[in-house]
Amino acid sequence: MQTLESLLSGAVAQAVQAVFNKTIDPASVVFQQTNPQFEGDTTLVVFPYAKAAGKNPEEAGKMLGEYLQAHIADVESFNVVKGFLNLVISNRFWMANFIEASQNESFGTVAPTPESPLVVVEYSSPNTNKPLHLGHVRNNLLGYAVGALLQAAGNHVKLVNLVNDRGIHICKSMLAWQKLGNGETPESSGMKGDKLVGKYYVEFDKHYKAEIAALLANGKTQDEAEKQAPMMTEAQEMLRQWEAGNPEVKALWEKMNAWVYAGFESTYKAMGVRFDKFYYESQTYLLGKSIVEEGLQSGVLQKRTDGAVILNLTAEKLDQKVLLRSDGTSVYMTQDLGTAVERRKEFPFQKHIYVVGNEQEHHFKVLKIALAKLGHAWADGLHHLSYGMVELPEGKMKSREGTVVDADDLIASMEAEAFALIEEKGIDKDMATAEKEKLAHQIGMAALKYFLLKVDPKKKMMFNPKESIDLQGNTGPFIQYTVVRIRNIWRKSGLTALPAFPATVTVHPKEKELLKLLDQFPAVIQNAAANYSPAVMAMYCYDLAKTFNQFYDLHDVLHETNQDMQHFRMVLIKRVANAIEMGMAMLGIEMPERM
RNA sequence: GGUUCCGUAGCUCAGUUGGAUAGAGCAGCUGCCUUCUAAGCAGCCGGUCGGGGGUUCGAAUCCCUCCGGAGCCGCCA
Repeated sequence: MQTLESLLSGAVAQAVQAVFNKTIDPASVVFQQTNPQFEGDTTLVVFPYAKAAGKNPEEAGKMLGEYLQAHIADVESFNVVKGFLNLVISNRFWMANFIEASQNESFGTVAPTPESPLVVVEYSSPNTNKPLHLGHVRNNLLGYAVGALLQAAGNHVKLVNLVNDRGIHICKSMLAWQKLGNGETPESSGMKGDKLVGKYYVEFDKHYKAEIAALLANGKTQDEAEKQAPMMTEAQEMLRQWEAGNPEVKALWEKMNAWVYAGFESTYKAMGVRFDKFYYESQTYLLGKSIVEEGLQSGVLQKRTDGAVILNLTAEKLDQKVLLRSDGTSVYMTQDLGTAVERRKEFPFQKHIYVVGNEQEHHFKVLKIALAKLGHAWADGLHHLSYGMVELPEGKMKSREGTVVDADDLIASMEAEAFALIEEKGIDKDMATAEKEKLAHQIGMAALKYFLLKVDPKKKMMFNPKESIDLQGNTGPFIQYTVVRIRNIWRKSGLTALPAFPATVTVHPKEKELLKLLDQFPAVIQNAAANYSPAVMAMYCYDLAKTFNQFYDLHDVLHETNQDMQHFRMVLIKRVANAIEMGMAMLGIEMPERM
């Protein structure tokens, strides 16, 4: 299979040499999409070459076009508009690629070999003191999709989750439950475990605030009140007890964490994400100290006069970073250093992706530099996939103000909306309720996932809870609908295998558009993976679906009387469905049989 | 104070390393179901690409500056 670029870039370099007597690097030759209002399949911008040759662009374009047409059989014709050389590529070229691709069920993906790089993707990484919300949903969907894209692009991928199961925040929930819970359990309350624990986290905050108010009324300063409030001092004491291994505290911690995990598991299942391995901070938070000690020995790190161990990053314009407190205890960074080193021993990765919000950009920048300075060359392969926050019309989600969009609620509302639409469309006549619910889940999740993944991960995005997510237009369900249309045609055709057709079959313009789009699929996978951007794949699938629907409106498949043409179309639409299915699967989105 | 990112149609977003008359969806208005599922297709409406300079044959894209918004710079996580 030959790509358009490989066909042309060398030839352009030759043409420039032959026509203008200038030497250029074939790799520097770039093509762009031809403006739809002109004829052509690809376009060369000739300004740079015209300038070098001292010709006017129009004339230079004509000379290059003539050379290419004479020397490359698949360059059928050309036209020059201003400085743009539009090349028309023969149907033979597109058809040959198409036929080759249609033989291969997994066309576009690259199967990893034993030599392929190993990439670890760490994502989700929730705290165990409250339920998952919309921000976590974006994180989870991104992490899963990026993993799938990297895999499709030919990497070995491990998906891991580092659960933050310890610390003061968990102790807050534990303390509030102990004081106010009256032994309430998920069973007794009928609440999901993570919701129950989250409820006590809120309770803690409520009581803590009340205590602060009381202390302020007694003349304490804000700072004193916050530090002296009994809820806080008791939570801190509980954390000390936890670290000291107090059996009662540990038992409570294990009990409540187990509730949370059961809750998370059901949310993960609904989202369709998975992990190859879970890590828990309770088991990793002490890592890293020895690394800091070594760094001190080797002189990379310094001990400050107050006893704290620091990494001096003033040369990088980043200040200094404390890695061990003056009392010898570790900070978050210490733990992350240790975790990274251990992780690398366990999985000798070429790349390690951290899917974490952009508020931690500074942290990961420092982490990478610190590891490199400590002599770990592999630190170069660490990458912070820094995604933007999901914002509401009134700004950031704030748990204290009750504006947090709960993940389970959101999923349920999407399913309900899809369910209502299924009934409204009346496609549910012969469907059992369970089947309808499954379909509603598929459609609702497609809408939600596509909504969150179609936006460039790096950018912050807006979600308005008052307006439900669309099911029409540039959406997941629209793309699903496209595949369902194709499956429907195939079902009715009665065919089970790809029919044969001659490569010389007539190709209409809309069909050629589809051939060209399908030809891009492998490059889209590579592009999306290289940029860690599911949005690239989402847009491609939309383009393909949109173009198919235009084709569907223009041309009939089942009623086409010319058999060669019908067979070609059957294969064409099969390939369209196949590419969309694969691409959407990389986004974690399923395609239903009917809708 | 230092630093990073963002500002494109009423709303949500695309716009490859600078390239042709800046594109989609939603919302609004028109058409198209006796023909493979209308969650579709076609059309209309909608823009001083935050403002102003500069570089360039060419700028939404690069540089400077101003305005507006967000993040980070902790012996928190």
